[in-house]
Amino acid sequence: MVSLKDVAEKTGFSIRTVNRALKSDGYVAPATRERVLAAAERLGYRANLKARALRTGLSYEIGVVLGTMDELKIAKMTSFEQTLREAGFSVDVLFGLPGGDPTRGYQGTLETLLDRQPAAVALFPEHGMSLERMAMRLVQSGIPYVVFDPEAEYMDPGELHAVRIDRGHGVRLAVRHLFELGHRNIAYLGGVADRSRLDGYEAETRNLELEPIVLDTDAWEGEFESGWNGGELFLAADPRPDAVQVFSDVTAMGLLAFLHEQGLRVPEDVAVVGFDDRQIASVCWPALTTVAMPNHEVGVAAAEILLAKITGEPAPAAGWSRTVATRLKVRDST
Amino acid sequence: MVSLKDVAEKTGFSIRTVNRALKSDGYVAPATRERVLAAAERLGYRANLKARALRTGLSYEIGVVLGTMDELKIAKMTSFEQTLREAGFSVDVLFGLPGGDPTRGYQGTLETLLDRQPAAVALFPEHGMSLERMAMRLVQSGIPYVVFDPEAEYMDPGELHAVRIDRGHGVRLAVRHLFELGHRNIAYLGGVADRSRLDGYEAETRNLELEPIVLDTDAWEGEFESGWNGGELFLAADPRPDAVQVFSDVTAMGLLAFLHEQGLRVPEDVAVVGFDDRQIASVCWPALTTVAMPNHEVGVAAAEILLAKITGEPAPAAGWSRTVATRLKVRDST
DNA sequence: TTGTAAGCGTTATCAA
DNA sequence: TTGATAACGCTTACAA
Repeated sequence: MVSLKDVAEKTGFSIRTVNRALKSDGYVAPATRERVLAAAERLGYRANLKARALRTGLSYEIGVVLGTMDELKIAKMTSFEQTLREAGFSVDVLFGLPGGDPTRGYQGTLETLLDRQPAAVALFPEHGMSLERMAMRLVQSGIPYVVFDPEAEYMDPGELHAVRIDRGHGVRLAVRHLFELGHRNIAYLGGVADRSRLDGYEAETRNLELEPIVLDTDAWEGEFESGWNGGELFLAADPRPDAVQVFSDVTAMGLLAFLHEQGLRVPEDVAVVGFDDRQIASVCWPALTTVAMPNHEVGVAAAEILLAKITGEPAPAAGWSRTVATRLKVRDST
Repeated sequence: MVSLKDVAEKTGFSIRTVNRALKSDGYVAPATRERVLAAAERLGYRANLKARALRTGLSYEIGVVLGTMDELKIAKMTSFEQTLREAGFSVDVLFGLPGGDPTRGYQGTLETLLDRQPAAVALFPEHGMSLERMAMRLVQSGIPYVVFDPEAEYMDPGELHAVRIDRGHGVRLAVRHLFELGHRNIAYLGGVADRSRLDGYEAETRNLELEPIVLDTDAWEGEFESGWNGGELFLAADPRPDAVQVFSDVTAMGLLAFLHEQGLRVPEDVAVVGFDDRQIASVCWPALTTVAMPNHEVGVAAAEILLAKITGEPAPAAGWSRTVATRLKVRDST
């Protein structure tokens, strides 16, 4: 690797002058500048980022801790990464389990990440991850952090700096959409332990003075199975729903498969709305109307929070968290 | 951050001794060792990786250049990352377009990555990416590299170090599977410009002495549209196929949607095989029989190639490339 | 307008 | 068995 020293020797100037010319800080004679730039270009000089970081104590790396990647996280990560890159930062992703130091779990992954002295850290909640503990560790280390879309139990905006997603909002839009299509027996199919979507469903049915029909799938583990098995609950419900808001797109796939097997038509016999707007939603049959998370916005918001923290801006009046709305994507299943 | 110096002051030993004790290189008195370790633990000492890299010139970072993440790349990345992490390396992912330096495209992304002095680089081919040029740049910089699953045009194993995927192999398995189920009019639905799957299809139909039926979808852009529109080709084909190997799972979704609309049953009226084994394949209706890439194996192979190159092992007799087979996953659509 | 010298935290050389 | 000391490549006071 060619260093400042090499360029200095080539041009006859001192390291300091070369450095000044390259970073254009301080006074440099135009002619000098010219020669230095030309030499650097010719030699292929590139600043050693590690040396710079060592000296300045400033890192331009943002760490991300997550368990497994999936389509939904990618969508958020993409705009997150892009926003940060445009601000001169690079993003390092560290996967947690099952690698790393399994005995220490995600906390160990975080320690590994901290060894790299990141400028900030973003966390994707994962089953078995103790967000408070990780956040505490980061605060204690003086490293800015943000959490992507934490579970409802962390909804108190005060305790955890996060970008939250208002799932209920999109579900309300969906219920209203179904109502406007003429449906009056609108069911919710999903677990009742997770209130995030259910709250929206209940609020909007109340608002529209409809009788809520909750088809509880908490008995089943997998999302697809919940949809498939939930089909039986649907058949047994009285009155039989003419529309269903489903917990997720994958669960909706299970329900669709069940309905197809039963010879029921979608949306003629029953309208179905999913949640997540995964790729499957647009390529399944019929193409699924679904509630979409504003993934791009989420990523940008998370990046902005970190950038503001890094530059030492004071916390906004509303705190370091932000909540974004969901929206409805109408396709052929309603 | 607490440094070697801090631990040295705390224990009264010199920096060098502390360093020796911590890295257990050279002779250190057991008692000394004990005390140093205890102090380091108590103070929360963590080695500064940037300083170490600066001094040794050795980096433990592996860079990855890609355009956009998707489900299939994730699957490969996961085992890639895990294998490398277990060997003590961390993986940095840099997304190319549309961020970075747009005027320079992926080449610019690579330069940005090189600024971080990675120990090795992995490339995910992308439309508009010049693999030869990037590989040349890396070779010139003396940085080991590997390419994930390059296009067929780079199939000469000599010119590009890569993990290649034998798509034709899985297609042959699929055709044979369909044959064994009694199908005799087995079609291939997809573009003819891409030979990777088609070669396998033609080889196996020849082998089984079947008449090949190629439904060319090169006229359409999107994968889903190709499947949907390809349905017309299917209807018009004479003889009408009783089984179809489709280019991809998404294209198969398009075909399935078309068949459903036509009231044709799968697999009773026509059997359908996809390619890729995406999530959709297991949750669509009917669950799709498909050809799966050995993503885990691909990731591990790529990691192993890089690790071997980094440790200076001589190139294997077969060269630095490796080719892995595909396999068939039978579900309900056949 | 340019140069000298110190220092970031680590590793490596050499001597004690 | 341990300790000075230099060096990696960069930035930054401070001089000249």
